[in-house]
Amino acid sequence: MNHGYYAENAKVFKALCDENRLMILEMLQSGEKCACILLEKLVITQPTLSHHMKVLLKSGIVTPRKEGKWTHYSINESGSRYAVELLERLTKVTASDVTEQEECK
Amino acid sequence: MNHGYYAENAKVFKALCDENRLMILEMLQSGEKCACILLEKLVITQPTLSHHMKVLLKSGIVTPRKEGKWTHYSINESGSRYAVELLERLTKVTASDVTEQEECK
DNA sequence: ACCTCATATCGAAAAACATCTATATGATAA
DNA sequence: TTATCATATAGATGTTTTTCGATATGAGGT
Repeated sequence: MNHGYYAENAKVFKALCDENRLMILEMLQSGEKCACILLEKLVITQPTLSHHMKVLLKSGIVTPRKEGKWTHYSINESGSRYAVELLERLTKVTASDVTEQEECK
Repeated sequence: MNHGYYAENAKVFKALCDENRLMILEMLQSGEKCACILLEKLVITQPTLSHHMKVLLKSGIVTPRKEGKWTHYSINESGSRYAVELLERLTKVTASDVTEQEECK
């Protein structure tokens, strides 16, 4: 539970807190998409898309597939399962310390 | 699916992409905590904690309970269920458009 | 009424992030 | 091997976020 632990977890959610990245994710739900397709549906430049894809890849939620000049992106099922399970774990209430509650007064 | 839709969803995840807020969430897992308890375990000032709690409250993941001078915070089960379901929804692959795939060449 | 303590708000500074233009890389096609 | 196209990287800029110190608010206690 060192510094890196929280930073690693935060990275997964950081990938999800930009509107354009949420739109990208939505487009990938219906299947793998080429960067060029994503680009023409979003109102951002190519370098900005490249930046967003890098963030999504690093979070583990999306995987790339190179094919010649093109890069195709798709939702990584194990990565997104990890994210869902992480969120479930983080918000699960154990409420085990009713007795060990510290006082404020 | 207007602008606000993505911004609203992003807000939920924005609450989760700060290391201090993840630590706060972890502390709340074992039950309701007073702000003063959270403050003494984190290396941030009181106004900064106040800011983080506001972000968590607005996301719906945490609820407050006022008791005299103190404010006690706890994980909101319906709010966090919403967040988990949102993430599941966003990463669910339907892969329905194998035929409607657009060409790149 | 006054003092004290817990929390919230304000305003400023610093850090992180999204975005752009320009350019580099790396692959295919001529 | 040169030109072209898709994507990546570099560097600059504006915006958003985190953080702080100072101060306001609001609830008890004296």
